[in-house]
Amino acid sequence: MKNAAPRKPTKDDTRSTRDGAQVWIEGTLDMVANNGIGPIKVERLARQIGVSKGSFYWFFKNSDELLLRCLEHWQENLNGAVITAAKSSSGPARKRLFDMIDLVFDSKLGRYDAAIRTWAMSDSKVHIVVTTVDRDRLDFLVGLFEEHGLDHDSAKHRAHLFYRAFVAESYLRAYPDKLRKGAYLKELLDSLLAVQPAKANSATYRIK
Amino acid sequence: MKNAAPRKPTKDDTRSTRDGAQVWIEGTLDMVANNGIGPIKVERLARQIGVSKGSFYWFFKNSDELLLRCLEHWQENLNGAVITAAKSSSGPARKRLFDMIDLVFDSKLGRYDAAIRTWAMSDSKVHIVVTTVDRDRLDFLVGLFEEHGLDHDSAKHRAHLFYRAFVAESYLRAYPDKLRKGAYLKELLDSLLAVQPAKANSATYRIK
DNA sequence: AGCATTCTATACATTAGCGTATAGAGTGCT
DNA sequence: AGCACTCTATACGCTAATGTATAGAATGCT
Repeated sequence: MKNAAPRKPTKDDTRSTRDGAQVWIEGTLDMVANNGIGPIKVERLARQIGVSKGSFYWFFKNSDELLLRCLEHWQENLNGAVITAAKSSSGPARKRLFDMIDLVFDSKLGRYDAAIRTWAMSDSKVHIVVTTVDRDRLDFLVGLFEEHGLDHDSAKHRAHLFYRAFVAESYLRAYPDKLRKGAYLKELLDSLLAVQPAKANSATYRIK
Repeated sequence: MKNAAPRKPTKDDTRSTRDGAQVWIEGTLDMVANNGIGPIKVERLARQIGVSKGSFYWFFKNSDELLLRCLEHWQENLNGAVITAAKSSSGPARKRLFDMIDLVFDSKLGRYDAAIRTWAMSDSKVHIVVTTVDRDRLDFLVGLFEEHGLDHDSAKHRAHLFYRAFVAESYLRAYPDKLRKGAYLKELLDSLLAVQPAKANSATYRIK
């Protein structure tokens, strides 16, 4: 009775596969990346996307539902895509980490991150999802650091430190020479990967 | 003709010196710390503060002006206070850094930071101020790291790394064992201060 | 006391935004 | 063709919020 069969694409349909809800979700994330969660209003979005409000209330109960769908999309498709790509890539751990940084900075993922973290500060449902995503990413990073040759504890501490630097990247633009996106993170990464804890003063980077 | 003489306190005046505008600014920052910039609405605030809307439009042209005044207050009084306190404190650099962390976590400064950084993402005026504040803080941190005995380059890179970890602190709660506020930062700080670059493998922490 | 100044409270007009109702266009099916 | 289903556009009522106007309380000055 509801959502039985999606519309078949017709001649004027250039972006065929994306159904209506997806257009709203991507349009919203687009706006979110530029303006944050705050000014997300149904009518405003409708104007921006170029479709009417009636469409919105067909797909979503209200704007809360839209935002939750955006959150899912961010978690499953955008964030998931990066980890999937990194997992399926080959080569040494260092190269895969570098590729991952490129991927994140080429996509809009970082900008979404910032907006969603902001949103998480006032909504515990979102907070839980963000925490999960952070954990997934950290686990993955720790794995790569270990694969590079670090023992578990070192890998964990360094991944943690690296991830914090990454998170701060979205918010800090104090040094604009970082226009070359991710350059600082790459340098940091090399520094974190370079130091082998088996050496003499192994306390180095033992942050815990 | 305008703002000539402030009202003298009377018997029912418990919080004497703060004038009306200041009440609004502090009330707003209070709300900002809990709910972010988004839901700041004049009438909502009036209810919260317990004063009427008419008062608001006496002191401020509109809510934009209120927010800008809050930004100034944050920059000059709150942020400035921490730096001033740290500058005027005595003892070795390490102790002063630790005291500073305590101060930041005891005050609401960190929470304001997060809200204002969010705001900065959609307003270039705010962005400029935040950038300035970041620069001031970094300069100050670099100074303390140098005072601790690090050469300028090392101090700069470590301060930068530390500051990123600090900024991320507001957004990352992936590991909830950090309830003891600032604990991670203190450990990190010790690790960053401990390693002397004059030693053999001086490449350590040479992030640049 | 009388007047000016500072600030507060309230009433009002206006607009933005939410959610609903409904008409109807486009498509698939038989 | 006729019907069902999916989706869009528009009109409507309602609430919340903005900003203005204005009356008036509290205080300072002379």
